[in-house]
Amino acid sequence: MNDFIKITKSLSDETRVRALMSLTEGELCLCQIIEILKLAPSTISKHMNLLFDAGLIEKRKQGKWQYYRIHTQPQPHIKQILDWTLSNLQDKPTIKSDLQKRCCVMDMDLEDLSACYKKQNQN
Amino acid sequence: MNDFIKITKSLSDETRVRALMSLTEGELCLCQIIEILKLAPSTISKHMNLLFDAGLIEKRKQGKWQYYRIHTQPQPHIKQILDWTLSNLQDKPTIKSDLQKRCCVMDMDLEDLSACYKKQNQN
DNA sequence: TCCACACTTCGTGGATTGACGAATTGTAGG
DNA sequence: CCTACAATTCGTCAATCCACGAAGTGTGGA
Repeated sequence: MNDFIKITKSLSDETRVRALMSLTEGELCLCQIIEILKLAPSTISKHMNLLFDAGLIEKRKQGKWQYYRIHTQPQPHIKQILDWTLSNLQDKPTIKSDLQKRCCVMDMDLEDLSACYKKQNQN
Repeated sequence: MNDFIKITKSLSDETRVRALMSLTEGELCLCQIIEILKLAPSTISKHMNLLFDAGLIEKRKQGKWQYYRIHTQPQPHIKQILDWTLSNLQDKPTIKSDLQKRCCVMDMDLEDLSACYKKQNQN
């Protein structure tokens, strides 16, 4: 029951759903998701961990970067809800616009993405 | 997008999910659900309306009684999430116990169920 | 052994949520 | 009409949630 609520709750916030959907075309590291959604690093980090705890996404640490992707071998009930989510949302304007943004972000240097951390490191 | 969030949010509260699952074996009126879940009438009423707004359940007014049932001809994406929810939860202890309670409640007179309104009507 | 930096954790503040009871609505029966 | 009563709406309170920035963690390079 608790697992079920974890899943539905993780999908009941627009920001979290947008973050999840931004992974549909392949993995992204945290700073890339930050750049797409334009929210504070701590905020995105928290959202990603909720999606992870619900079993919807995987993490992979590479050097200083934390990469996220949609779960590649999800349990059957997770696969079902992922499929349902994707088919429901892939045509929504917000999601399409995020995926366009994603393309730009993929072309950017990881260097440039670090701008989102500037404020917190500048003292 | 908003419709999607309405659905996931309506499924992200345990009380609401229990109310929904209590309908899996047929329609119930509000006071019967109140008796199963043991919460205040206003609380249950609010939950049922959220499930209704999300498109998961139907209402039917008969005399003074408001009956609820799982949507009989749901849109495809609603049917999918209903099936997913049911298959995920039907074996959970809380749900099974609620359904047992449901049997008792079905045997009760609607008269006796009005007990839940006593407190609010006794002055 | 520093430092820079990508990320996480923690504490806070404002908004939302879920519970309740009181008051209100609407229907059935006298 | 008036009353009884099933259900809803409203106001309130405590708990939870989402955003943020500040401080802390851990990794890689100088």
